[in-house]
Amino acid sequence: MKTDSVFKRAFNDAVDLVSRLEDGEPLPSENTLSIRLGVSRTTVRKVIASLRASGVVSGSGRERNVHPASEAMHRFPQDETVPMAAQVEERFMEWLLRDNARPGTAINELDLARKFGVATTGIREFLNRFQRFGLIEKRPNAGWVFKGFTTSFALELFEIREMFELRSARALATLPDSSQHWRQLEALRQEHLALLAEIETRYHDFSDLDSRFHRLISTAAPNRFIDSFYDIITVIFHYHYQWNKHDERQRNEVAIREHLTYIEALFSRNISMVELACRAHLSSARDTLLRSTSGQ
Amino acid sequence: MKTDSVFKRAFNDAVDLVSRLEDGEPLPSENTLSIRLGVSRTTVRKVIASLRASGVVSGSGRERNVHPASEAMHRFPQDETVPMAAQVEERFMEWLLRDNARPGTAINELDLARKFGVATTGIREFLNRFQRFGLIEKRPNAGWVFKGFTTSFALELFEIREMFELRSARALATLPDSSQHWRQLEALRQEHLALLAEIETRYHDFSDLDSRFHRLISTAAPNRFIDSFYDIITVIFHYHYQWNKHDERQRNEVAIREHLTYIEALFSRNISMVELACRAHLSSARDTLLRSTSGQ
DNA sequence: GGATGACTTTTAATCGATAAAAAACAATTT
DNA sequence: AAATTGTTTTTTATCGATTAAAAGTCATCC
Repeated sequence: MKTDSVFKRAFNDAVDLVSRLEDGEPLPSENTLSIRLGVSRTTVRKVIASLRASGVVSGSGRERNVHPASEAMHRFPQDETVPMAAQVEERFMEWLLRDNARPGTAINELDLARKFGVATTGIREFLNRFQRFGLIEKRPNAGWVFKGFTTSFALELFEIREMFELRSARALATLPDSSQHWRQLEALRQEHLALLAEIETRYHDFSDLDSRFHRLISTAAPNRFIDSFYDIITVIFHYHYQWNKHDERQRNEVAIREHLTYIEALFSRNISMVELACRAHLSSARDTLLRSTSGQ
Repeated sequence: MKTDSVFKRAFNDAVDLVSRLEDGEPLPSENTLSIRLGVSRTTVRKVIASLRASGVVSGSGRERNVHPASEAMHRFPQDETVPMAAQVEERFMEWLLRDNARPGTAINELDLARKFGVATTGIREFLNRFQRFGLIEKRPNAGWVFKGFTTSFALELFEIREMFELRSARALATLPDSSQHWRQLEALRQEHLALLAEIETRYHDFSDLDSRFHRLISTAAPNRFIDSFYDIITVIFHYHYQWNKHDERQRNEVAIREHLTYIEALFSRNISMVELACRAHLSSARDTLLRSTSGQ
């Protein structure tokens, strides 16, 4: 059966929301909550019912009030709020990167299902979606093979990445001054400077900034296939960062400086400078990734 | 339960194979058949058992003989030899392109399952795989939306296609004379010429030749992400050809001539000529596709 | 006339079961 | 001993059922 992770996440969000209100304030309407929590009214009503059962909300119908001080404001544990499919991804990446990284390893649906405590259909669905990342391959009627987080994987990934990014960066550089992008880019530059100033303590925050920066560039000329490729990059980097902590602070500092040069180049509207800065940054990012790949 | 389409296809192939043998000849070994039919020995044994039940094979163990003349050499109907997953793709594309092409149309798993006579899991699996084609989008907990076979879809597709193809064509043009590719390219040129000579009657054969030609170019510098993008192109074109028969003969003739120019350019090793010919061909292919898209 | 309550209907996420196909193992035969 | 056949075990493809969530209906209330 379906898990109730949607309800639990909505419940936790509702608790957060209520705790920002004063005791006795009226509860927002069901429709309002539905929009704010991003779930249907059906689920909102379930949340309200639970909230009332634990005393956080009193009254009923049009007369509902909030009591945030209540000690009963428990939350559901984090991992009950994430749907099975998302958990599978996490566990699979962990399994792939930590335990079992050999290229050629057979991936067994039944085995994974048992390991992760889910039905085989959940695993199949995940593998089918994950296929596009280029790390696994299907043999009809005979399971999946892990192709390995190899050097050639990283090289192929970065060849495409460079093509796409150069094309987007050029498009950005030719955008009119009136475009919103310039303001957003300036804001990102400030974030980079702020992060650089506190690099010693905040260096983990770079991963997110990095992703937002490159995604901004790609929005200069939207293309669904490029966006979808960025999903791959994002996921690969996300897990790569989690996995390879070596030299993290220093690597990130270097990357921030490269980004700043890249941003300067974009503001200059000088295409060859943009290309230079873009290539320089990507090739250093590639080298970082290459250092943690295995053979071939 | 699993359908036995693998068995049925293998059986039909085995019948074909046997019919090329003389009456009384020994049946090839199980291992040989397993390789030739592309299935496991388990399935081969099942095929042999069936063949024997209908009198096409006599004897047992190491003493098995073949009787191709037998009238009992019936075959399973074509559509029982294709696995459910493949049938779903076919039916879905037909549904998409013929009946129901409006952008924004909601795609309903249950509804499709009923329409196609399969379980919902089969539909889900297909939609998850099909997602990467950029024609549908998932709304978590609320089904899928068809984004439409729109002008912007075709433009975005061709933007990527041009990037990839130019890059591969350049790589091909700089391959050493000793490379196998030149021989394969020459063979393809001959096929083009042969097809052109009989264009009036054989124009449908172009689709396959087209696909093989572009795939050959992409093998000049293999990259899994590009290969995977070619799968998208191939499928889109496959169904587009089936759907839009307008002017087919003439369109294909034009395309063949463009290919021939493109091949000349490649043999000349002159990069700017290659780029010119490549761009010209792709832009004419794009225009063809654009003519059958809907708004936006 | 939008918000609510109390339902009902429809749809998606997830599970577990079953038959087909593959793979592994064992017993022959040449 | 290598190739071939016979037998058993494991794994994939597919189904149908169940619950959560979304969507819809409609009467009622302020």
